[in-house]
Amino acid sequence: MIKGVKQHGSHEERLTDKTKDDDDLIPDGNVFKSLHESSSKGEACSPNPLERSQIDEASNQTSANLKAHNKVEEDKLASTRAEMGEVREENKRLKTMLSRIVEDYRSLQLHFHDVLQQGQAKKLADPATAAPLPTDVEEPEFVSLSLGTSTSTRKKEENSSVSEGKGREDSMNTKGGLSLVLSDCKVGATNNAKTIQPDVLTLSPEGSSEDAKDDAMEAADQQWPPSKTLKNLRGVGAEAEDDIGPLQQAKKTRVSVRARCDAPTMNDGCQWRKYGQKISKGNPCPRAYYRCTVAAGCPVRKQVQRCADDMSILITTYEGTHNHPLSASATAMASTTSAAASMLTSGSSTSLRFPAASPAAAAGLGFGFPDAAASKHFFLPNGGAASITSTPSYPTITLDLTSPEATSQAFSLSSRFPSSSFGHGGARYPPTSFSFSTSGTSALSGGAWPAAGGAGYLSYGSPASSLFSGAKLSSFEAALSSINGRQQGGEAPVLHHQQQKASASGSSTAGVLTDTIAKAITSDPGFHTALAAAITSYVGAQGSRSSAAGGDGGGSQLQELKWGQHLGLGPSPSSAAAACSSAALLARSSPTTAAAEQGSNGHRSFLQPSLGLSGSHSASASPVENREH
DNA sequence: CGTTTTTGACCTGCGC
DNA sequence: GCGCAGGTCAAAAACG
Repeated sequence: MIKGVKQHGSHEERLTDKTKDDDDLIPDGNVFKSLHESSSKGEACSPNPLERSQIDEASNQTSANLKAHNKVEEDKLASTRAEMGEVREENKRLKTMLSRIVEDYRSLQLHFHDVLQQGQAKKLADPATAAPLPTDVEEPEFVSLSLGTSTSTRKKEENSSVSEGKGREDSMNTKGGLSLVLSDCKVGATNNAKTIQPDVLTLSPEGSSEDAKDDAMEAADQQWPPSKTLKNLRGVGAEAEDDIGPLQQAKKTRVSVRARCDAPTMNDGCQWRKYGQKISKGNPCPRAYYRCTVAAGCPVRKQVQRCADDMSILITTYEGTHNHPLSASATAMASTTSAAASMLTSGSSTSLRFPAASPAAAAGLGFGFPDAAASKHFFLPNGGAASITSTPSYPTITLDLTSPEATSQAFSLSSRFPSSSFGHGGARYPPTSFSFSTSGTSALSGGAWPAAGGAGYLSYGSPASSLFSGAKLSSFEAALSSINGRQQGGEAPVLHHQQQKASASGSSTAGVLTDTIAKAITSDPGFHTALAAAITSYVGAQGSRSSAAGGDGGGSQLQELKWGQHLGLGPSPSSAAAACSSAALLARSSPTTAAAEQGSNGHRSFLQPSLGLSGSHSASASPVENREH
C-alpha cells in the first residue's frame, strides 16, 4: 500500500490507516506499538517538562479530557487488536483451505490423467468402436493458451474442452467427495457455433435480476458490429487478428461493460477517436462510436452509450483485439475484456453453474487452476451482476458493475466486511484509486491514490476483494469500484462518510454477499483473470504514475512485484492460485509465451499486453490517455 | 495547422 | 420492395 502520499488529516485517520496498512503484514504487537506511538505523538502527547507545571496548573480540565481521550484510544486499540486476531484466524483458515484445494486438485488431475490414458488405450485397442476422441487430445494440463478470438486455438479449445468435459465428468463421478463445478457443455453446442441459442443468460443478484435482464436485453439489442464492420475487419484482421476465419468472425464476441461513470466515456487507457454518433431507438442518449487510434489499423472499436434508465450508467461495448502494444493502464481493460470474451468464447455453450450448492465449491474447489481456465463454465455470484448474451452472430458478455443491489451490497462490502469468513473491513484498508477513473482529474491527481474513501461501488469487484481478504482487500475494492468510475479522488471524505454510513446498515447483506463472493472467487477462473487484469491496471497505473513522477520506468515493475507479493503472488501458498489466475490471463493473452511465463515467473505476466506483444510501449502514464474526455 | 469532433448522408441488414 | 434502425463515412467545424 502506498504510504505517505496522503497527509492524513487527523489522528483517527492515521490510526485507521495504519491499521489498514499493517493489518496482515506485521504482528499485533507492532501494530499496537505503532498505534501507541502514533497515539503518544498525537493529541495526547506529553508536554515538555518545563512547561508541564504551567499546564498542570492551568488545565486540570484538559488532563481530564486527555484521560478520556486516552481511554477512547485504548478502546480503539483493543478493538483493533481483536479485529486483527480475527484477520489472522481467517488467514489461517484460508491457507488451510488453499492447501486442501491444491491437494484435491492434484489428486483430481492425476485421476483425470488416468482416465485419459485409459481412454486412449481403449481407442488404440479398438479404434473402430472407440468413441471419436478429439483429434488433438491435449495434455491434461487444461491450459488454454489461446486468445478467445483465435479460430484454430479456440477450436482446439472447444475440442479439448469436450474431452475435458468427459474426463471431468468421469472425474467428478468417481471423485465423489470433490464436486468440482464442471461444465456440462453439450458437444453439439460447442462444435457448432450456429447452435448457440439467442438465450439471454442473466446472472445477477436475486434482487437485481430485473436490472440484469434489462442489461441483457440491451446487450441483445445491440447488434454490433454490423456485418459490414465484420467485413472490414476481415480485411484488416487478416494481419491484425491472427487467423480469424469467417465463422469465427461471425462469432466475434463483444464485451459490454456497464459502469457508473460521470465522464463521457470510461477512461480505459486507450486513445480513441470518435467516428460517429447515432441516436438509437429507445434511448434519448446518443450512442457514440469510437475507434482505437493508438495504432493505425487497430480494429478495436467501442460503443459508448448512457443507459436510458439511469443516466449515470455508462455502457461501453468493446469489440476486437488491439494489434499493438498497450500501455499498462490500457492493458487492464483490454485484458479484462479479453478475459471476459475468452470466458464467453471458450464456453460458447455458456454452461453456467452456481457452485453455491456445492460445499466443496464453497470450500474453494476449482480455485484458479488451469483446468478451470479452459473449462466452459462461467460462474457469477449472486452478488455480482453480469450476463452473457448469446446472439447468433455476436455473443456478448456484459459485465455489470452497476446493479443497484450489487452496488449497495458491494457498498456495504467495501465499507466494512462483517465477520464473514472471508471478509474484512474494507474501511480498515485504505482504498485507493484506480486507472479506470471517471475523469482525468481523478486519474491523474496524486491525491486520488491513497484516498481514504475511494471505494464507493463494487460489484464485479466484490469477489475480487474477498479473494484477497487476507491481503490487500480494499485495494481491489477500490480498484474495481474505480472501474465503476465514480466518486474518487477529491470526494474521498464524502465517500468515507458514506462508507461509514453504509457500514452501519449493510453488514447483514454483506455477510451473505461475501460468502457468495468467496465461492465465486474460489470457483471461477474468469474472476481470477479479470482480477488479474484489474490488478494489472491498478499496478500499472500506479507504476505509471510513480514512474512519471520519478522518471524511472522501472518503478512500476517493482511496484507490481510488490503488489504481487501483497496479493499472494509471491512464493506463498496462495501464490498457486494467484499465479494461475495470472497465467490464465497470460494464456489468453499470449499463446506463445504463456507456458514459459507461467512456469518461471507467473506474476510478471501482469505486465503483458493482452495481445502478448512485447510491452515495449512505455508503461508510463500514457500521454495518449483518453482524449475523448 | 494538425487533430479531433460533429453531423448529415449513405450503406447495409432485417423484418414486414 | 419498402421502411426502419444501426453503423460508417467524410466534409465541415471546433479545438489546442
